[in-house]
Formats: sequence, C-alpha cells, structure tokens
Amino acid sequence: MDSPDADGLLAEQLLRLTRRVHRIQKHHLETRRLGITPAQSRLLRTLAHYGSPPRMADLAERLEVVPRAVTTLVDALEASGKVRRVPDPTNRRVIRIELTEDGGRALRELHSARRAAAEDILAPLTDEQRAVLGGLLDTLVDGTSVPADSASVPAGGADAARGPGRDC
Amino acid sequence: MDSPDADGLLAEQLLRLTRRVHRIQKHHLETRRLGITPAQSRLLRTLAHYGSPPRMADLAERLEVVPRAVTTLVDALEASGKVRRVPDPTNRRVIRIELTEDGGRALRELHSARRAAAEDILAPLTDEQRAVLGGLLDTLVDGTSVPADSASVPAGGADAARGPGRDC
DNA sequence: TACTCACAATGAACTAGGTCCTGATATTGT
DNA sequence: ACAATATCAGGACCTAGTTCATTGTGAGTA
Repeated sequence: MDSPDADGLLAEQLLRLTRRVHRIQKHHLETRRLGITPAQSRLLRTLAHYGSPPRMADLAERLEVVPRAVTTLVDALEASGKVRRVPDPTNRRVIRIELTEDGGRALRELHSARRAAAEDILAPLTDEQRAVLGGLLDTLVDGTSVPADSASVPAGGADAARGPGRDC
Repeated sequence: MDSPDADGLLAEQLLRLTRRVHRIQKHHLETRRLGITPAQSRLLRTLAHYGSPPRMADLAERLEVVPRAVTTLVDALEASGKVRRVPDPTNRRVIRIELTEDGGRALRELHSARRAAAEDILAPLTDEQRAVLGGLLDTLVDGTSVPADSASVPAGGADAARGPGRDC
C-alpha cells in the first residue's frame, strides 16, 4: 500500500476534473454559441447515434434519465426546430423523435466545438498520454459489465485497442 | 493512430465519465446517507482545507461559483448544524464560516463514503492502471493555469513542458 | 364483448444548483 | 463628513432532474 489514501486522492482528482469538464461544457460551449443547453446537446448527440428515430423511452434509457425529463428536452429542441416529433404508424402510443436539418447543422457545429474544448482540457498531455488515457477511460466507462481481462495498459504503449468507436 | 477524431472521442468518454461520477455522487453517496447534498459536501471539504475560517467570498472563489451560491449552501449547512457563521471582530462587514463538531463528523463519514464510491468507479482498474491514471489526472488538473479564455493552445504535445507529474 | 392491466408520453409540483440584479451595512479614502 | 467600495443577502429566474397522477392506447382474458 502506497499512501493509505490513494483511492481517496484519485477520487478527489476525478471530482475536480469532472467539475472542470462540466464547467467548460456549460460556459465555453453550447450554451452561448448555439443557444442550446448541455442536456439538449447530449440528446442531439444521442439521437445521431440512432439508426432509426427512437421513442422517448429509448432516449430516456440511453440518457439514463427518467422519461419525463426527455419530454422537456424534446419540447425545447422541437421549439427551436432541431428535432421533430413523428407519430409511429404502428403504435399510436409512441412518438418517434427525429433530427431536422437544422438539428443536423447544430450537431455538426457542436461536434467541432467539442473537439476544441477537448483540446483545451487535454492540452497538457502528449499524444501518447492521450492514447493511454483513452484506454483507461474506456475501461472505466465500459467497465460496468466487468470485462475482467483488463488489458493492463503498460504506460508507454499506445495500444488503444479500443472497441468500435461509435462516435461519428 | 490519430484518427482525425481521436480527441473528439476522448471528449466523449470524458463526458460520459463525468456524468457517471455525477450520478454516483448524487445517488450512491451523500444525499441519502448523510442528508447533505453534493454541493454542500464540496463546501465542507473546501472548508476543511482552510487553515482559518474563510469568508463567504473566499469560499465562492475556491468553489468557483458566485458568492450568492455560497450563501444558500451555508444557509442549509448552518440550519443542519454543520457549520457556523462567526462575525469577524476586526471587520464587521465580513463573517467567517467555521466547521462545527457535527460538521467535522459528517466530513469524516463523507470521506470514507467517498472512498467507497471511488472504489466503485475504479473497480475495473488494476493498481498499476490506477497509478497511471493518477499521474495523468494530476497533469490534467494542474494544467489549469490557462484561464480558459482565448486558450486554444496548439495541439502539439511539445508545450507540455511539465515534468513527469508522478509517473509515466 | 367488456374488463382489466400494462405501457407511452406528458402535466403538475418539487428539489438542487446556479446565475444576475438589487439593496442594506459597514469600512475606507479624501 | 461624505462619497466610494466591499461584503453579504433577498428575490426572480434558469437548467436539470425527480415523483406522482393522468390520459390515451394496446393487449390479454373472463
């Protein structure tokens, strides 16, 4: 055991970083530039990853929020013309959400803005370090279902044997 | 590798992780267990790192929020007996915030709860990986000197002149 | 067929966190 | 003594999320 508090310290760092990301996302990014809030941005991105227009409940699940929260977000996005509610012909209970052209445009702008913000945060890291970080984050984020192999990224190697990037 | 989107992907992962940390902190942690909210927890921790009782404005600065936000938090914490507002004898404009014994107790509980939560998040990582992650986060978090306005530091890792944060 | 139950989206009301603008005091500089 | 300024707090507002209740629809079953 190194210091008795190693994980507590890591947690602290994680919290600080988390906070920073949060702030940047809020201030630096979507809100001002495009007139959409972070949550709306998240919904748009999620939407873009879907093949066919999802139902509200699908979005809720994917966003890990309660369905009611999606309603509000979609309300706002629809009001600003970024998405459209489309009735499902086979089941009149459900409505499907699809991206409008305007929404697609916003998404593209978002994407590049986000890249810039990432650069902002990641500036102190070398490319190698970024690769390593990517691998670790991947393990962390996907690690909910416990892969257990844990490829043990040995610091230097730019292994980054990441899964299929489902980002655009 | 450097797919054209490497940083975008990293950003995506960062956002997801951020979200996850946020959720865990909220649900799993302080709120239920101790009856204090995440923001209050943050204030308590910040308070503990101060040598002498800080002013409201100090806390606001440290927490990176507007002073008014601190007022609300302190209101709540004072109401539940975790902190105390103490008038400053040398300057009647300022009040100083200090931790009560109850607050100290809460803080200790918080600390261990947070360690557990960290363990929860970091579970998929080996000790080695944690060390590496710690180093990277250290580099990242300390790299804050840029005030995030008009930053845009060129991408090259060359600028990262900082020595080894810890390992790597 | 009619009843009941489950599901999908949403309305209403609430909490937490945070912002801005305004104002009341107290301190300080001239 | 008086004006400028710093410190804190009240009020109104926003974002993001929750729970609970309601409405419309679909489906299984007596």
